[in-house]
Formats: sequence, C-alpha cells, structure tokens
Amino acid sequence: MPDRPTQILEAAARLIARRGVRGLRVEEVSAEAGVSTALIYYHFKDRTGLLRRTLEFINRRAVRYTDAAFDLSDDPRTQLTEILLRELQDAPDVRENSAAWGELRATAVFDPDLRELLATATREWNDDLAGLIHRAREADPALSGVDAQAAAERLTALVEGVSERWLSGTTSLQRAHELIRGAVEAELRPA
Amino acid sequence: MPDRPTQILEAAARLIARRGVRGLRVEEVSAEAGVSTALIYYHFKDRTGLLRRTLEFINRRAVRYTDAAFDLSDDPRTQLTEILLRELQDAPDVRENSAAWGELRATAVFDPDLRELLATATREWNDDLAGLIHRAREADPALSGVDAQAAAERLTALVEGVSERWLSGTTSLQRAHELIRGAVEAELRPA
DNA sequence: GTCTATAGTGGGATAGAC
DNA sequence: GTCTATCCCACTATAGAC
Repeated sequence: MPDRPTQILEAAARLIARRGVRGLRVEEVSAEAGVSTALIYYHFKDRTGLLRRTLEFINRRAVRYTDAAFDLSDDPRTQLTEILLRELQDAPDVRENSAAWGELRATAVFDPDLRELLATATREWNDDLAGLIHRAREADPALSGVDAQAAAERLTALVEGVSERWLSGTTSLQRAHELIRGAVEAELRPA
Repeated sequence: MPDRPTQILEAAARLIARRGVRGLRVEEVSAEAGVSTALIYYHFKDRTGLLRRTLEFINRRAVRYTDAAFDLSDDPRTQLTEILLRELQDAPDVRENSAAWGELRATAVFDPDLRELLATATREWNDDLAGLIHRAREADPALSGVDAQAAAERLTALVEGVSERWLSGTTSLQRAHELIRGAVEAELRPA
C-alpha cells in the first residue's frame, strides 16, 4: 500500500486523464482518493502545488514503460519505432499519461509557470530520440544524409499531434500507429 | 462597423488567444467588446454557446489567409508548403487562430460536444492537403510511391504538434518553419 | 496526519427597466 | 437590443478539534 501522498497523486493522475488539468477539482481528487480536501492542502499546500507534483509524478512514471522498448531489440531503428508507438496505447496508465502530457502542453501556452517543466521534458525526449537516430545512421551508411536532431524533433512533434487526435477521437489508435510507422520510414530513408 | 454579435465574437477570439478556452470569462469578453454581460447571454444563450460560435467564427476566418497561398504559385508543392507555413506566423490574428485551434483540440479531449466540429475541420484540412499532394504526384512521376492521404495526415498532425511548441515557447518560430519545410521534403521524396 | 465544518469569492446567469 | 443590479453556486482554502 502506497503512502497517503502517493495515493492522492495516483487519484489526481486518474482524474487529469478524465477531466483534464483545467477540469481538475480538488474535491473530486479527495473523493477519488478517499480522503478529505483538507488533507490535500496539508500535503500539497494548494491546488497549484498538487498539480505540479502530479505532473512530475506522471512524468517519472512515463519513463518506465517507454524504457522497456530497449529490451525488445538491439536494433536502434526498431527501438526508435517502439518508443514512439508506446506513447499511444489503450492501457489506462498510458492513456492517463498522454492525456496529462497533452494538458500540460496546452496549459503551458497560457501559464508560463509550467513552461520550464515542459521544455525540459521535451528536450530530454528529443535528445534521446536523436541519439537513437544517430546510432541508426551509423549502422546504415545510406542514411548519412539524415539530420538526427531535426528528424527527432519532427517525430516527437508528430507523435504529440497524433496523440491529441487519438485522445480526442479524431483518429483511431490503429490509424495513429500507422501514421507513426509511416513517419519513421519517411524520415529514415536514403536521400 | 460589424454588428454587435460579430464584435463580441472578435473580442472573444482575442481573449481565447490570451487566456485559453478554459480561461475565458464572460465578463472579460463583455469588457473587451464594450458591452454588458447580459447582452452576451441575450445573443449567445450561455457561455457554451458563445464558445461554440467563437470557434466556428475563428475557423471561417482561418480559411481566408490560408487560401491566399494559392495565388502565390501554380506549383502544388510550393502551395502545399506555403499553406502549412502560414499556420504559424507572428501576426496577431494568425496567432489567435493557432491558439484557439490548439485550445479546441485540447478541450475536445474532455468535451465530446466539441468533437464533431474538430473532426469535420480536421478532415477538410487533410483532404485539401491530400489533393495538393495528389497533384504534386501527377506533376512528378518519381513521387508515385507516396500515399497522399497518409502523408497529408502526418503533415497536418506535425504542424499541430509544432504549433503547440511554438505557442508554448518551446520552439522558436524560425525553427518551427524549418521543421515544417523539412517534413515536406521527407514526405515528398522519391521512394 | 487526518477529519468536520465553514468561510470566502470568482464568475455564470437572470430579472426587470428602458 | 441593451443596460444595471443582483443572485447564487461551485470551488478553493482555512480554522480548529481529535
């Protein structure tokens, strides 16, 4: 059994996925976690504090299921594709994560406080991916014309765009995966 | 001088770009438009009604500046690139549009009422782009391997992702344009 | 650390005059 | 069609007991 603060964070993460960052009500979190609202204020100071900690919590959790892609294969191209595909899955915690991430991005447009958290996480993601593309390029000389950094930025941006369409019901999960695979092929193609 | 409802919609569009859909206060809109809050309820029934009409208003307006890309050149590839680049500009009304569009997408994840509006507009955008890619393919036989529909969906999704990064200050406007140009090249490349 | 009870308030919505 | 005035509720946040 996790400790109280963690239980509250888990409840908050679930609710962000259902209602969004902006729709998150402290009272709802307390009900979902089975505690009083006062306890939330005791542990997290105010709504903003709860929000920040929840976003960090979700971010830490995301790394876990993405990293599993590395055990799947030694081929950097396969790893790359898997990492991107794993951002969109029908599992509850992955959906939670994508939804929260989308909310963070959307909220950061109007809330400068969140921008640093967003920028840092985005940079790490881009750099990780650029590293994999770099390795894929070394393994296959035909790819020498690929700009690893730019390709990485385009792929992550595309995944974010596709993710939002998936979450909003505009695009099916299957189609989303096809689009991502197609994008990897288009980017990692001899010039 | 536009009529009152239009003035209100213009004010609401400006405010959505500044505060977001969720941050939109009816009272603020009334102040910005120089009318009473009661008048807004008279014309739009409630806050949701105002929101819907504003989103539609913004959508109609967006078509105008994008369509100007067709006068620029007869080359479908140039038109295609221009259409995408024009989604991200430093002009106030374009920024307003991108911000509102981003908010619509993000909000639709949690608000089924907005999904239809979003899905229709997205489909039209994709189809327009797919048409251009189709024409580019006919003009250049080397592109015969390109799946116009899929490429269009990937490009629009990428533009949405890049747009969000631009608006949230994660990526500069210049870099955003580079990424879009690069994506067009990656997609419209002989197989 | 955790609760119950309640204060405070921002902002959506309406009544009624003109 | 448009305004002034006001109601009222949903939410955040705190006080104080245990």
